Amino acid sequence: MGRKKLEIKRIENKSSRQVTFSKRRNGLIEKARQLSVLCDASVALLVVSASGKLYSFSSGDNLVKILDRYGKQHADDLKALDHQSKALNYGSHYELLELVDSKLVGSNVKNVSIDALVQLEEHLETALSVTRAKKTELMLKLVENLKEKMENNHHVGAEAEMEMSPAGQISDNLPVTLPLLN
Amino acid sequence: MGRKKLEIKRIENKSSRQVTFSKRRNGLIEKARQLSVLCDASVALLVVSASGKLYSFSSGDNLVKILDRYGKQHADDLKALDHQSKALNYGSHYELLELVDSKLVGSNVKNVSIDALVQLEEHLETALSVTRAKKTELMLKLVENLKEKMENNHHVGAEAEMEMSPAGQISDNLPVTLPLLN
DNA sequence: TGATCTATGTATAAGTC
DNA sequence: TGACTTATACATAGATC
Repeated sequence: MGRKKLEIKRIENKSSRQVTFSKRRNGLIEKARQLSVLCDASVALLVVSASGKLYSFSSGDNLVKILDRYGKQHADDLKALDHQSKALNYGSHYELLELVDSKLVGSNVKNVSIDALVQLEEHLETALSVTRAKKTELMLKLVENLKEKMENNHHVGAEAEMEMSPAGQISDNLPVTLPLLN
Repeated sequence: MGRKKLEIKRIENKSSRQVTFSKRRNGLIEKARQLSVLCDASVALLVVSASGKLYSFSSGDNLVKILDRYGKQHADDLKALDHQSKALNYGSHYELLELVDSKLVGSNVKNVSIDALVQLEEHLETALSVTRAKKTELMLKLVENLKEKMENNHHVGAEAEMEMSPAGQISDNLPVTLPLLN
């Protein structure tokens, strides 16, 4: 797609690499946007340059929703994962740690009893839902916060409402990453 | 890029939409791959079709690493978020919930005291590190497990019938979904 | 870095099987 | 659904400012 055919391998020249990065990154984000619009799909894209700058696009609202949507279609599969994930994410009680420990140490995941974790989950369910709601609320606010900053700092073009983030030197919160943090 | 110019708006015809989705989705994933290789960047891409199938690509390892990498460049920014995230993710104690509550209810994120959350975090630090290690270990194993299932996708037996993404060329990137689970 | 400008290489809309 | 084919529309490498 240029004067010459380009092999797909790391571009050694630093400045060409940077230029290509800018061009292709923008192209990729635009393609992602088009796909989501044309085909009514949810798309989330994260790009981190070698220098550590984060750029992203996400159709609709946020990754949490995208994965929720996915989850609804794969309830059974996700259930096991989710149970374990929840238990491990939110279980800070010593009892939980001990139980998890007894279940997992030296064992293969395939043999871990999901049921045991389901029980743990129930104990944490209430606290979990509250915590989750708070977290979601916080994340959404942080995202809004970032968007404001982006708009103020970068004069985002008015033609497209892409949720992309030339997150460059923004120096406060970086909400986009929150839903992904573990 | 075809016989006719296509407007970027939802394709109404269902089968064209499906065909376009397949083509563009593959194209997008390929572009993402190229970008990561050419420019030595970390890229994570998630696509969920309208019917709920998940397709993904991620350069290197997983999003956690991608964001870690990002995080190293923005330690200060991430610190605040991380504190909050940790506190909210792992805080299941009632005391924590109450404290979080008193700090967040009705408040604007900008005014939330990070310091308060930092204190909470310290209380959970020990349990957290253990939990995290367990979780990571578990996730990695689960990923392997899912990959196997995906690879054996066509002869799924009595066990939970799962309609995973037509893993095709991206089968080794499923893990990207796990770190995102909430 | 960031636009702009071409010449070219690619992606892909339609159509066919 | 794919797998091809073909004609076009797009993306972008390289160069310049």
